[in-house]
Amino acid sequence: MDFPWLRGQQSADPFHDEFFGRPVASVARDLLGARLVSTIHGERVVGVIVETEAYMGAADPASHAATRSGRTNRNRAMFGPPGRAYVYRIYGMHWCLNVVTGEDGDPQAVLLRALDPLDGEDVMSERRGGRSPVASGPGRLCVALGVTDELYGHDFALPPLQILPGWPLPDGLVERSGRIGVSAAADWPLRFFVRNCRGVSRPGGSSPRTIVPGR
DNA sequence: GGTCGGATCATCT
DNA sequence: GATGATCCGACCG
Repeated sequence: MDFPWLRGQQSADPFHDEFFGRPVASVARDLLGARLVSTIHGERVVGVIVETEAYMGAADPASHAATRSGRTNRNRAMFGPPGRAYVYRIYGMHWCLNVVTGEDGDPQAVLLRALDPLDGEDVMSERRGGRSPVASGPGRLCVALGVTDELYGHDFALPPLQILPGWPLPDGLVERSGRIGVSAAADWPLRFFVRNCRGVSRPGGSSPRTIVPGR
């Protein structure tokens, strides 16, 4: 098997190299409000990214690429060029989708945690067993989009899974907090989410109501 | 509405 | 052999 994205090639879209080649926290923040378009298995599904987490690379103890473990077969995509997918399985049953960022070789990635559905709600709902199409949580997001490890290393500039960054949301709509579910570096404020928005995880909070502003 | 425990396995030590 | 960037259904109030 050949992995051209491991050889430091440019992505199909130079803008993506520029956008995703930036430091991970900036990318995680600016991905809020961006559209994620999946045409996996011929079903078109679109959502607005409303929650992300940044994982900072070797110096981040919560990262899969922390110095302690370094480069492994699982995390090899993180060490490749930016704008590619890092997909992994967690708890033996859920897929999680990340976008690699930063310079080629620097293992940074943004975990995509939640989407507010924009199109294809019927498909998303069906894939989730008739439940709400709202993709709140990284595992649900992958189910709703049809993402599995088939997409490992995929270039987000290309179908069947594309990220269409827009103008960054105004600061007033963006909140930060510690990352969810991590034990190491739990207080690092690297989770970014849209204020008061449907789909966003609320540890200890009330149920979500509003939809994402500023579409 | 909120909390709790079980499911389930690739990956790394 | 232990661990985990989670989800869901059951149960409680």
